[in-house]
Amino acid sequence: MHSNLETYRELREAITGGRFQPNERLVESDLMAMFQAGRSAVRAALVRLDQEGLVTREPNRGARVRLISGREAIEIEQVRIALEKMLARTAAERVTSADLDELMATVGEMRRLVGEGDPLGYSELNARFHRRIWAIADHQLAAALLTTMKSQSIRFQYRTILQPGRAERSLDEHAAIVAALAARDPDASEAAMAEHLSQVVSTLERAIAASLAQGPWRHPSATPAESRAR
Amino acid sequence: MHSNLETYRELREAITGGRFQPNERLVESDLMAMFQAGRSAVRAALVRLDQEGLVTREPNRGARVRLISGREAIEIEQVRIALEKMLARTAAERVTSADLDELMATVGEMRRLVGEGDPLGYSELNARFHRRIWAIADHQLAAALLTTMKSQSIRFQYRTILQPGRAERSLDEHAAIVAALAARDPDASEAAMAEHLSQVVSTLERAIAASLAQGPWRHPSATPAESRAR
DNA sequence: GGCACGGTGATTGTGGACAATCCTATTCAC
DNA sequence: GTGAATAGGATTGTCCACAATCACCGTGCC
Repeated sequence: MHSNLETYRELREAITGGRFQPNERLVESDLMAMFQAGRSAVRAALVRLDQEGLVTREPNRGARVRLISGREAIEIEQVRIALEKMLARTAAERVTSADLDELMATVGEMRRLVGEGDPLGYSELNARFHRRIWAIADHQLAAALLTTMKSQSIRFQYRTILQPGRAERSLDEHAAIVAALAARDPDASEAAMAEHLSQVVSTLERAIAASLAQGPWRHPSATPAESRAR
Repeated sequence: MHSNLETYRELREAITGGRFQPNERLVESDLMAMFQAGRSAVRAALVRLDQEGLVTREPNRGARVRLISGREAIEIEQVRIALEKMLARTAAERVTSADLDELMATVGEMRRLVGEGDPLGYSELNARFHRRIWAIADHQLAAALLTTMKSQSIRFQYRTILQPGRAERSLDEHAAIVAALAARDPDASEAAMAEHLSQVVSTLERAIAASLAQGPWRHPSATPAESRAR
């Protein structure tokens, strides 16, 4: 039998990992069986995830995996940019030479993966690069906010796919960030980070506009046809 | 008998309103009596407030009003600045003349209250001024984050008290923000907001340093001497 | 055929009882 | 007198049963 915290973690992992469809119903009894947990634990986990924004709960109508709208996705990205700019500035004041070595090594590895054409590995290294900067800035609140926001947008349809030719520019931008950090220049670091992230939101906006143009959102297993799913 | 959501709201209001001391224990049975609610409702409210950061819950040891450390207070203020800069930028692109009229009216009223020496009313108008800018930027996520962060820091000892002579400068800074918005200049608006908020964090840092210098934190009704408090 | 109405099953909300855990204070040995 | 071991009380964690609510579906009326 799993305990309270474990149930929360596992359910959260299941949602962020894509094991539930967006908007899918989360019936308490099903979750009890799925995670070998009591109803108290399941309910507590749902309440927490509701507050966290990963599920929505309507009174007497149960919980669903939260569906993120295009607008919300953009807002998340904008907040992310604001926080990462701040962290880049702070990191410039605190970065050590060991940090710089590690960042440069990561960028080098990214360059290698681009050459091999490994978009998945590149995405992972990109995440590691940014997390490293969070760690340098040593800002618990911002790191927590960024983590929860990332977990919200990760199961968003619009994955930031690298456009053809973007990989090289992305590499240069990362290198520019490292250079600004190496110079211990807060303004330059913030600017380099802003420059790097600005295009992310623009491609996101394009993707959303394109997707909205071809009709409202349809998710694979959305509201209808879920009574037979049981 | 109160329902689930009401209990959450009332408990939240009680905490942010200062009806509990920081670090005070929140015993479920007491809360049941206090809010005329069932244990389920109380527990759900505590879980939500835990996730929200207003209370801490240790397994088998119950919940307490969360005590915010000096570091956390500074981090909250830094994130607030990052978000408000972003919102000022966005607001500059969307502000209407009606918005500008209202902002100028608010600043005028602030000027009047400064003349009368009404720090409480000034603080309220200051909050209204910033909330108005949030509304202009129309950014739901940032507004939600700022609201929860404000509710955390509002019950913080270090209230940002206006130093003698600060009031006039603060007024000028508000006026500068309005002017930048009126010019529809995103860069100037963000800079004016940053200038306005930068001194808040510096006074906060001074207050924390001074308070840390005279020994570790003592709160009126902290950990000891609470068994007799029942 | 369409719409209002009521029954039925599924699911959530709530309260109570019991088990598990922790803190406190007393007791006992040294 | 000091320390450890222990018993007691208080509080939280969990399970279970029942009430409340809602969605679905069939029926009957127009």
